Amino acid sequence: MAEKRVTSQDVADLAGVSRTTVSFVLNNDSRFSIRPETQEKVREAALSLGYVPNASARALASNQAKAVGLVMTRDIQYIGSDLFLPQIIGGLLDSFKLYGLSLLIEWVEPGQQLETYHKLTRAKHIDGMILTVSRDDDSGLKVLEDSDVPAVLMGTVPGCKLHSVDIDNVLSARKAVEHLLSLGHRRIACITDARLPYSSASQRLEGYKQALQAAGIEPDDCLIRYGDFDSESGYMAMASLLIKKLDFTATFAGSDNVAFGAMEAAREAGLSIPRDMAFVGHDDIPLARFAQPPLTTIHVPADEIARKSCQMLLQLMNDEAPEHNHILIETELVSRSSTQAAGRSL
Amino acid sequence: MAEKRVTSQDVADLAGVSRTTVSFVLNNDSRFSIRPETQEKVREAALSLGYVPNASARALASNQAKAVGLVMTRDIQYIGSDLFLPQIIGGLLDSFKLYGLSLLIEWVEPGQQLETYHKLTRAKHIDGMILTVSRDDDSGLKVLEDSDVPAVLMGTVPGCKLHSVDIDNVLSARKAVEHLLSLGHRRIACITDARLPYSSASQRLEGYKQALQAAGIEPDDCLIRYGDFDSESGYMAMASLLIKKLDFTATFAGSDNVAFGAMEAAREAGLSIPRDMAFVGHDDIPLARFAQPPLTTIHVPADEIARKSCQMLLQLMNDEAPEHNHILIETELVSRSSTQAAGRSL
DNA sequence: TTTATTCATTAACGCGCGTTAGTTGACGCG
DNA sequence: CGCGTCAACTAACGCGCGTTAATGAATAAA
Repeated sequence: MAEKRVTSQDVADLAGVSRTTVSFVLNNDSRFSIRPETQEKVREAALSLGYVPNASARALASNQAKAVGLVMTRDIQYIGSDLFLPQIIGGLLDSFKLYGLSLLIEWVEPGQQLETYHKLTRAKHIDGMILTVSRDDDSGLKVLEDSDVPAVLMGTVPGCKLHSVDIDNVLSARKAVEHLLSLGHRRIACITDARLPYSSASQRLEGYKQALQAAGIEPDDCLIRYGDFDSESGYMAMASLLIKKLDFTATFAGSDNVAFGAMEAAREAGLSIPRDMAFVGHDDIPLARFAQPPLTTIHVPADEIARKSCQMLLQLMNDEAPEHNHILIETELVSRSSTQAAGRSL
Repeated sequence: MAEKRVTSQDVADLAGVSRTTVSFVLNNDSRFSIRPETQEKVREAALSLGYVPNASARALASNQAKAVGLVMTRDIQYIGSDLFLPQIIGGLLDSFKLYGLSLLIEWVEPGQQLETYHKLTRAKHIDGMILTVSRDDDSGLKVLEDSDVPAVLMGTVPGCKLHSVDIDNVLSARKAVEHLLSLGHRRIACITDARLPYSSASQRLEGYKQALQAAGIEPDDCLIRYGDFDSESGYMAMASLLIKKLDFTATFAGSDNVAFGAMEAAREAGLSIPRDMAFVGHDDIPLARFAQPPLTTIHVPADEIARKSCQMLLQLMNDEAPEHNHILIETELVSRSSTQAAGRSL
């Protein structure tokens, strides 16, 4: 029950040395050479007392919090449907463990960007941050560019100078749509993975249009719908497409989440997938393989994104210059039955 | 670019008062009366300097970190498939915002429980913790019971005295299986949502057995498989059941995640759902409604669990005694088409 | 023997803040 | 005028640690 707090002074007393020596030993400070037997004494004392350094005191004295913030900007009601979040967190935790870093989850209230970013950079409880910012209109990124807190953007914001890791959304979407084109589809609908201020949505939409134009097809605005972060939005969008009798044979959904909803709407309308309507998603969430039919989609390696972001951030935190300012991760089409009865790869 | 750090002394100087006064004003300390015009001066100075208190210094001086840890114990490769995590995080962030609390994600390496818990309670960088511990054999919980750091267990560990919030897993599973029984199924298989050391798995399995026994059916071990946290395990388990020609007509999957995999295996075997094989899942993840056919499942209100856990933790952190030591949240069967062609509720 | 050099260790300061125990001046009361 | 009372504010300490400059002891060089 609540034993007295143990400080480094206690360890020093027990080991019969000064507090300074304790600090040098426990931090493995190689600039000072401590005799091995002294080190042993100190370590033993620390262990027997169950000494754990006070994180706040250490942060204050060393001016390093040993913590990184994962900054979320998505509206809070959509955080729950962010199927990438666990993968990102898992990847970050895995990487941080090696460096003894803690992971803070920070949430930026919409409309409070300036203030929140300012606080994050000044409160000094994080040494660096990974941003899942994704809105083109995020007004606060400038604050971060001007601050000296290392930051890596997990995504893309046009004109933003921060270091970043992302996939090439335009290219990914093109791949998805080109797959449909290669199967002979000409009238292809698109449901975005979010509303437009979110850059992934506008970029994937752009890729969709580029693929069509490259095939000599003029994009038809009637075949475009704007989804959101959840499956419901995909369901609604598909329903609204179907009711118009637009005579299309395939749909590109900007996210698997949206695709799940859209496919359900199609099935309820009595359509057979992929015979009457082919579907391509995006992201390759773990459940995509278990959709009915299994969903053709673009594989996004979330773990790699997390790892690279982390690596980049660590470099910045060590004042090393990363090789590249912006890293693009390769994505890959995974062909399953939602586009062709036989689920073989291209 | 990296303006000089602003401290409360700077604010004091600009406002022409002492640092103490600044502290009183900015912390709204009502024990001391500061003249309104002085308060105004201080606030103005703080604002114009963009002053943000240093979190570490504040934590050190006040002995409060203003942070809560969400402690994960799941193997790291399964964190990515934890579909509840985003909902939990969203719920916590929502609650914490009001109190100015930060959220730390802590990961406990398997086999390191004692050491990690000890560190967590002693490093003082969190004032309280929410544990997603779920293994019956977690050896470190005792450390937490003996510590004076408030902790709430999100789940159930038999014999653990910590405060907790959970669903009644046994009852939930009973509800699921009783639903199948009420539809006339007698031979019902069970695939657990995890391996047995995880308490939710053993408890749901127990509920499955109880439901059968209450209906006068002796559980048949041949019809039981042990799944894991991902859909693949459900797929494998179902495949292994089907290959044995066990002559069963329904399956209770311990999680929707597992159910998705199991349903895919059934479909690949040429079975029609629900005609040849009915399925009930558990959890009601957002995608359950969009499975094919839409999945009958037990709705688990993740947001409510998060909210209640948070509320309980805040009470403990304020030295208030929560009304109950263990809270059980109600779950509810959501009847969809995977158990009956017409998806009406019972 | 004296002087430089290294090794092992420590005293003491400061990080930025919360907080306690004061100090100061104004006011009322007998 | 003397004495408390109270509002308004401040000086100074300590939280636990990292770190610099200094100290003493031991060894090598002169």
